[in-house]
Amino acid sequence: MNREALLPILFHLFRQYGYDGVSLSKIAEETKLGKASLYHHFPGGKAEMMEATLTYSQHWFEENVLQVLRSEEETTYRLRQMCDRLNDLYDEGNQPCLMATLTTGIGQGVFHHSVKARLQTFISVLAAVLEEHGLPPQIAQRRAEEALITLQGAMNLSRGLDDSLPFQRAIAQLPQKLTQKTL
Amino acid sequence: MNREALLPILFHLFRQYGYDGVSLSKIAEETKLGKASLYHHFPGGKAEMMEATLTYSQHWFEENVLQVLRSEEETTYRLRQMCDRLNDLYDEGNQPCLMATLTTGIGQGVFHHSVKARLQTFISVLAAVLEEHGLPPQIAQRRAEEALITLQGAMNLSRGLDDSLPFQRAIAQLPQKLTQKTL
DNA sequence: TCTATTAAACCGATCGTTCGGTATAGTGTC
DNA sequence: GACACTATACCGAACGATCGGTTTAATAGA
Repeated sequence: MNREALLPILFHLFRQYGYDGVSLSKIAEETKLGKASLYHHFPGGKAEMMEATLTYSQHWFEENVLQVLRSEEETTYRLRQMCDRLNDLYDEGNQPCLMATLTTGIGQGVFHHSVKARLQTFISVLAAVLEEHGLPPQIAQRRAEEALITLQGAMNLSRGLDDSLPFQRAIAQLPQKLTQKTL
Repeated sequence: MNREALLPILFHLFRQYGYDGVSLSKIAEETKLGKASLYHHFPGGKAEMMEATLTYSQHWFEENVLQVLRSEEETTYRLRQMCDRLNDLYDEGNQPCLMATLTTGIGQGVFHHSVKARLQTFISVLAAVLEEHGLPPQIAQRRAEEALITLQGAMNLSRGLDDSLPFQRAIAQLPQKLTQKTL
């Protein structure tokens, strides 16, 4: 078990329970490692585990979602690809968003800067695609924000209702909803 | 300081930090009461405080939002009223939703039943209004769900961006968005 | 030898909770 | 008015348990 293999487990725990909701005992239990072993891989302790999880999530998002949006493919294809990646990331609505989890509960202020930066990046990259698709800059910006709103909201509702259908419907309609000319 | 006066403070704390995110010390500090005094008003301890907060929130929602939706006014007027109440409840997007907070973090399973029931009630009551407005039952149901998605998502985005504008835009567009014939 | 791993113990802090007791305001009785 | 009684509100102090974090001593494999 190396540091790399621990990251998906940490990611799963932190996105599910938040920073303060995850104890070292829980991590040790989930990774099947002793607490001392965790300190071997993360000498900085829990804070370093969270930091590593944040950059791990960052890289995944960069290499899967953003890279697709910045590719040279057809804009509608890129948007559908994005939805596919997001569908994987959130496990069809069964897994929460790390950014959302970190903005609720106690942590809030600590990770706020990272969360804000990533949201803004996502919005601007998505808006650029919509502009390229032919939408006016202002509309593109609004649509991109609405996409995040729909994704986050659908995740919330699916979790609250314990039914992944709302999320699946939302993500299925998203590409068409983003690119439609009328409103 | 009686039990009734404590509820708004408890509501503010629990919706902000979640059940496990609020400590008795924090409550004592915020209410300016000793921890032992809190047990005088809530012999059942923290669990009873949460329970009381839940019913307090329930009653507020019932008497403000649901009562308006069930009134005899014009449907469009009712919807605008609902948005006004929700705007108050969420303080223009600056305060989180208790139901959303309780479905994230550690608690999750404990309050899941209460959350699910309240979401379903809200959706069905809202859908009834939309039906009365002239929408087909299936469309009305979907629209009601989309309203919750937009509200929850806009709150998430506003908190993540530390900017209440997305929520304010969302709630301002909501009545028109709910009742529009085309999609 | 170097790396990865472990159990076990310990630290100071905080958790929710409980105990014993005080302060105040009202109530009835003489 | 003076007294005893009760109910309510309150709090300092401590409880046992657990927290995140750290250290030690030791084991196993390459």
